[in-house]
Amino acid sequence: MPTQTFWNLPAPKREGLIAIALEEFADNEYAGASVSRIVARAGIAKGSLYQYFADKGDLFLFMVEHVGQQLLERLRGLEPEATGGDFFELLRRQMSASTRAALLLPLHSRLLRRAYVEQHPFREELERRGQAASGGHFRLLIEHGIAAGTLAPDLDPELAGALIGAMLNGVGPLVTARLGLSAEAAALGDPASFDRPEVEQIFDTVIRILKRGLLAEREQA
Amino acid sequence: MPTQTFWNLPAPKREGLIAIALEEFADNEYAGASVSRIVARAGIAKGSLYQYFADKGDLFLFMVEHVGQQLLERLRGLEPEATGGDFFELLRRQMSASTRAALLLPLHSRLLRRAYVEQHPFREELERRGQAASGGHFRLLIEHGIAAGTLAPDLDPELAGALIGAMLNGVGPLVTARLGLSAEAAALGDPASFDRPEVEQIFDTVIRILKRGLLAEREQA
Amino acid sequence: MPTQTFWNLPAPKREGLIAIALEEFADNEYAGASVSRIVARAGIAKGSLYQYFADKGDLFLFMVEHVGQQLLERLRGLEPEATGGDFFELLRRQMSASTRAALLLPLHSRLLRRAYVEQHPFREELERRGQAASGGHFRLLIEHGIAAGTLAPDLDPELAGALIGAMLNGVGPLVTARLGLSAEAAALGDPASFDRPEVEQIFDTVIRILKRGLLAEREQA
Amino acid sequence: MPTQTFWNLPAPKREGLIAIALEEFADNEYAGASVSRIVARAGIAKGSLYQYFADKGDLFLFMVEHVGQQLLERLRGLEPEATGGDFFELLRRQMSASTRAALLLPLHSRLLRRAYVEQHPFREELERRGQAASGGHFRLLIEHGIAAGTLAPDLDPELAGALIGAMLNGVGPLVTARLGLSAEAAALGDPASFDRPEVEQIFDTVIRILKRGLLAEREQA
DNA sequence: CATGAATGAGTCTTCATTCAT
DNA sequence: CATGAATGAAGACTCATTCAT
Repeated sequence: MPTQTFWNLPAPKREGLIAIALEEFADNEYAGASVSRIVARAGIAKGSLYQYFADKGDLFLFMVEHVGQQLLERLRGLEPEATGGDFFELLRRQMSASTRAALLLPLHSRLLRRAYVEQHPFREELERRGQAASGGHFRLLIEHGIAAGTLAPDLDPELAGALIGAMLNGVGPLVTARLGLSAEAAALGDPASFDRPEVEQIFDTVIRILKRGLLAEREQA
Repeated sequence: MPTQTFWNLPAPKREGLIAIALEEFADNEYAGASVSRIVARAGIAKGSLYQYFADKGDLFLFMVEHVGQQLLERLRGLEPEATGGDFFELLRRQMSASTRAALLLPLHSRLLRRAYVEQHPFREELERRGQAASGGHFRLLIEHGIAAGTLAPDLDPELAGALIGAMLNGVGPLVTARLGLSAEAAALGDPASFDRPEVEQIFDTVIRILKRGLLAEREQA
Repeated sequence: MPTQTFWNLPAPKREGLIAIALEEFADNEYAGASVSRIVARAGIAKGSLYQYFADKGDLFLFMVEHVGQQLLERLRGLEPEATGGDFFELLRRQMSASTRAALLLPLHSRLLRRAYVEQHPFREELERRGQAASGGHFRLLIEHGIAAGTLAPDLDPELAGALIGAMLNGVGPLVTARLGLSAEAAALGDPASFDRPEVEQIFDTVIRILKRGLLAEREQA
Repeated sequence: MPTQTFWNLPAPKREGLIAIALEEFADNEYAGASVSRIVARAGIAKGSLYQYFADKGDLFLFMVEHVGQQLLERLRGLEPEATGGDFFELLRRQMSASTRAALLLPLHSRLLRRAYVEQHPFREELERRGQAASGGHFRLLIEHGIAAGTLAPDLDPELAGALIGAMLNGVGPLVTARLGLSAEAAALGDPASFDRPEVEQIFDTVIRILKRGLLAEREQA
């Protein structure tokens, strides 16, 4: 947790530091990320950083949470509170949103991927903080779907949730590959490149597979 | 590539070193893994390691390939050349095998996961070496299935392959979680713990979902 | 270039470090000089040195320039702005000065010799910095002498300048040898030992040779 | 001194090793030269080198002497025993020969320069071995010249010898610079490039200066 | 509260040399 | 006598962290 001192910082300074740290932790493994490089690039004193954060790990954990929230906000901004629609429409929106995020905010995505799907010294700490892996989120949706009779009653909600989560995680790289995006282009984050038929087709396919796989018999028609 | 010197080493010494390095690279990110720690634990001189491998990266890349092969061999040993069966039976066997491997050879699995699904300084190098990501493997199977009329003709093979790969990757953690395996217990790798009904149910569920999702209409019955 | 941090150091500490580094680089080739030895002798942390200088090469280049300036200042102090006199008187003063310097500041001389007349990894870098080899200096003097009709008109100024430079470089060792100075005695730098008739004779001889060799016909008388 | 074992080596192997070592010691300071690199490039076992030479220093000292002799032989081959001529003609031949050597055998020249005019850990050892600095050689010639009444009687033979030696050392670089030789071209050692009028002019100038400077009065005409 | 100098253990890597085979 | 593996001290350099100012 950052100290109060950190929050008292003038916004530009604070945000500058955050931006630099984001880049460092997105580009490097935790062990490979360098506090020295961060302060050097951010143009702040090394001692200052240690007045904002207890240590490197504290900074990392803050960055993960902060960047997670920032990305969620950005997503909400993009797809304004689209309510309604059935389970699969919701899923499709989420898939679209997270994929879009990977293009718009590549650094955020990389850092979050590092934090929540890869192995690092703070894995357990993060899980303890309950930042439920995405699987947990889908489980709830699935339980509702089953109760409503929409989804197959023999589904294992936790398992199905995890699988959906894994699939969604897998879609991102494929989309960028299909769009022929180089790492650099993606880093620039040209959102326009996103609205292409290929991308829609990918989403359609994924949804179709999931629909067939998860829908209750009587809904298949 | 290790030097000839390395291969000339007496097997126990060589394998000891490999075991130590495996542990180091499985437990730590590439940047966090320490050559000094490896040689200290292996009880060899630091200079010796550098007569076996050009540098830390060389050692890492060797470990990835070596451990990958070792795991494949071990899998083949477990499930001796089970031929026959349709696409989904094959899938189920693979799922079973890789999940079993994650329990039997947890260090191997962790290292391979780091190498092939996580981000690290040698990602590109590894991909260049063509160690086709699992997605490529499944794509071929799917193309065959479509040609045979078994799988839905509107499937996008590459995409579906990637999704299956992602799902299989996601199953492992869930199984270990379900079995209530602590990291330590898993490390001990008690294979007996594996043959339990819960595990079968997990595989059944995954297969059922995929079957529904991928099968051609006329085969659904 | 040293960092500001270095210049902010309390003078005694800074100068102590410089003295130690001077000794190291005067006594050892560049490759043989040891950063570890320097910090150990200077009693500072290794990390500190790297807050003053970017790397070993940076330290070396700084030392060369610093020591060069220091030596020039010292020479000016010794022979206060002796103006007037013809070309050969000037030459004699320079010869006297540089020879004296080799006795008074033997470490400086050794380091500068290493830097500017010997081969080492930074030779080109130093030349690029334009620290004109002594030859260039003499060339100007010679051109003036020819224009004034004092020196032989058929002289090749660049060549003659280089030769004079080479000669002057060669005189130093001879003087110390003649004075029977051991390396240790020279290191102690007893200036008194310098004012002896032998030394004057050496200078006289060199000047006589050069005079005959370079003077225009009509001036020979 | 190399061991007998070394001399028993088949000539090609021995000479190959010598050529590699020459390159290493010509290109690097003594401390910077690497035994490992030498044996690697020469394709011999590390232990073998230590059966030929006691240690790195022994190898270096042998190389210096060997390369010195080789160069002398090569020079004699080039300018076959030109006898006769006065002091200055002899001087001119030597200047021509050593300059030519610097072009024909640049590695030899660089190594010898390192050994005999630069500072390194074996300076004293080399001098003790009496490899008379070139100055000593010229001193004898000068003494003869004075006795014969050709050279000025007030010359200090040792000093004048040293000065001539220094001058000759200084000419080499100037010639290569004048010929516009890049390091690479010089390394290739195109001897043809040597026979150009510019080079002759340089030698003429040097000799003229020395003649004027050293000749006895009555010989000046 | 910002600063940034100081720290020394740590990093990876190369060194010259020895010695058992 | 050739070999080349073993050695561990030493190389240059970076690290995260502390603390006096």
